[in-house]
Amino acid sequence: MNDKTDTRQQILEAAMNRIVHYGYGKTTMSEIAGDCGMSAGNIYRFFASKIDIAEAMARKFNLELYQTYAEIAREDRPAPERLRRVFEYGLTHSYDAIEKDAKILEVAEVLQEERPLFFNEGLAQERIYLNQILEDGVAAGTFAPITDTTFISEMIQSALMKFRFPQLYSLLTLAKLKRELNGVLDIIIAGLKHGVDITAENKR
Amino acid sequence: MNDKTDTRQQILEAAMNRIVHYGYGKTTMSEIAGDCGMSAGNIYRFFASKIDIAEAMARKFNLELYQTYAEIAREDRPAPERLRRVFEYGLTHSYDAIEKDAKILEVAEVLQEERPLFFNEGLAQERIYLNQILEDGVAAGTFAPITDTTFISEMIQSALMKFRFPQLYSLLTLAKLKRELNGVLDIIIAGLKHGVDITAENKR
DNA sequence: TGTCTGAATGATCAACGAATTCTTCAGCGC
DNA sequence: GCGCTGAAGAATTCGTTGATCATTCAGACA
Repeated sequence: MNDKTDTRQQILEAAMNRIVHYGYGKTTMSEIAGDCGMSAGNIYRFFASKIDIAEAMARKFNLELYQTYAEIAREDRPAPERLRRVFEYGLTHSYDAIEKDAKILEVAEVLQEERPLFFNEGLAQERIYLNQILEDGVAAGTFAPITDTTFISEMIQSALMKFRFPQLYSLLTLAKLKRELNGVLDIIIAGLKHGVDITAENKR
Repeated sequence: MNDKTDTRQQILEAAMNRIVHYGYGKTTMSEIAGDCGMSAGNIYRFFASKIDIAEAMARKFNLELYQTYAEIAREDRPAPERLRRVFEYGLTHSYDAIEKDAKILEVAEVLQEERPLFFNEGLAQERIYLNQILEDGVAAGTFAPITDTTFISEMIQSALMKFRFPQLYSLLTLAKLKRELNGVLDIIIAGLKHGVDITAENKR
């Protein structure tokens, strides 16, 4: 059993090494297999397809993200500050990763194309931490009461969509992005403090 | 003088007819010229290049948009309602256009690729109407005072980025999009009513 | 029996010449 | 001169062909 996960890890690591260096398209299954001293066919006992390796890569990346989100959500700071820190960390983490290895942008693109639902998973996970922060903020009296926390989290994610897709922001510097992110958050946080009247059709 | 603009209009119209039907890539300069009873070379006395025809198409589309924005901005309604109407109209107008002729999505893509700055023009134009509505709202006491109206307009545009690019939203139904748009606007409007504290670095 | 290989298969990609298309411009008719 | 054409040139796309690659699987090995 541990053998299996070990081999899987080994494949994943070999794949990541090649992919961050040469890109997803230029990395072949035979090369990955060669690095692991096995045949290409054997990889398929551990990953159903090449795109699944990319997905595993992204999952590993996200895991780091979620851990930090969890930490930030638990921090002893006002809710608005934690909200800012979550999104600023997410932006910085992705931006730095792309700056370091430009090839991972290709991974993101391939994944968006071939596993569109994968991103929803990440959004749902992120919402868990957002909900937590929002509820804390309401409990502390920093935010006005919220009827539907998940709905508000979704709307916050929607408003910050621009800072999530490297293809949308890759022209801007990180400093500019952060400033813009905080500008949008200024408005959102003001709204949360005051209390949001939800449009009739959106009430649940 | 009027001859010149007439011929230009004729070319533009012929081009639009073909492009909405067959797409930008599948429409050739000779075909457009043929429809106008002229040679391909002659088109270049009216348009510097093929992509300029696409830009002219988009400009015509935007002109309609701006006229309606201007009307909405002038309406005798509360500022929040006008804000909603501007963005809802923009979304609906684009959505309907694409639904009617799917080929215009290609025009948008080519334009985004080859004339990336063109979109900034549109954003700047839209901000004129947003600024107007925001200032009205402040004057009427509906919105709290705003230090930098243009900055707030920019942040609103940033938060509503998702509803601007068909490539981002083309999977969702118009009804869902409108609901989500109004959800984000719920938060933004709440923030504007309450008053937005601008993060230190963003103060001008 | 459980692992793994390596050949077979079909899909995708790259290369490259041919064809099409965009763009320019010398010159023609008015 | 003015407005336009049509041929020439440059750039791009297209279609074909050969190679590479992802994926499968029968069977070898242990």
